[in-house]
Amino acid sequence: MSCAEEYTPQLRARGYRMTSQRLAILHVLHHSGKHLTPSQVYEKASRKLGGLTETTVYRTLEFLAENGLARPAHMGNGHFVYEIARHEHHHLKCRICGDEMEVKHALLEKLYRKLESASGYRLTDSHVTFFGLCPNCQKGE
Amino acid sequence: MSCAEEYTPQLRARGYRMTSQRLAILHVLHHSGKHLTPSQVYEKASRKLGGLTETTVYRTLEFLAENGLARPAHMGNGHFVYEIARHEHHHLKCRICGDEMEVKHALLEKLYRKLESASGYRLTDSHVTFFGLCPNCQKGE
DNA sequence: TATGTTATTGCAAAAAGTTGCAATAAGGAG
DNA sequence: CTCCTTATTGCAACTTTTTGCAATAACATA
Ligand SMILES: [Mn+2]
Ligand SMILES: [Mn+2]
Ligand SMILES: [Zn+2]
Ligand SMILES: [Zn+2]
Repeated sequence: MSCAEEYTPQLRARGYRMTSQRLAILHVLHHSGKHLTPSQVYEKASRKLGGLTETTVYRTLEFLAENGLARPAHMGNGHFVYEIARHEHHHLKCRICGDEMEVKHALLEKLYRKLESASGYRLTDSHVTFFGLCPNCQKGE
Repeated sequence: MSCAEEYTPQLRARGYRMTSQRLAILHVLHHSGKHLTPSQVYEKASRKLGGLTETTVYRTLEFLAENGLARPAHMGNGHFVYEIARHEHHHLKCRICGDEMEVKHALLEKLYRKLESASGYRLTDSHVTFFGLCPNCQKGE
């Protein structure tokens, strides 16, 4: 299934329009699969779609995140990165070497239930980054 | 105990100097107790210490965070806020009304142990924000 | 297919955050 | 108290991100 076929209905269902800009950006996120910064997205997407502006990239990434097609994350430097929304997961990141690994959401299920019953909140988002020292970097401590 | 008496030794112990700028910023964080944006810190601190620059505020907040005297957090808009480092805690934030509440770190202890044994990482930081819907906003869904 | 509505974009200007470097001042040594 | 070393600051230039608004284009309707 093409990106257009996959994502257009999702936007329409929510009353939004598919545009060449949104499609180009979704395409980049979809096929990279990794966390990308807005300027990385701009870089790649504007190769396919000349005339695309950074303003639009910022706005579109935020829009896609709000509507569940992309997920934002903080990896520790104070800037957002984005990835296409697929399976729920979280991250562990090493403060020293920067190594990153994924954590299945299942590991956090219990915590989510506990937080919900302790607070009355219903937790919606998942894509948390926890910081620490990777096995390698612990040795040199 | 004054801010100077409390924080100067902590910096000295790590080989750093106490300065009027650092003291003014620590004073603001200490007495506000809340999460503050860099520009809120600048606003308040420069009232006490004319000539303070925003550059220095940014650099100092990052410095204090690296050295454990302040804690950075993301509250959902992609920008850092900072608070004085006291007890370990996390946050729950409502996506709709913006309401925020604290969560004791004790509630996350089990998860931290689980993540550590599953990954080999040693988790160091704590000050995570989880997002969801507060009890009030769940009604209007 | 042509038309109207309005969501979305690009542009220009502003705001927020970062960086390199020379001047300043904290604090250890004499 | 004075001098010396160098961590720290302020300044200016730069990069990144946000915002208001007029022009554009998606797409529903006829
Ligand atoms: Mn991820
Ligand atoms: Mn906090
Ligand atoms: Zn590491
Ligand atoms: Zn709420």
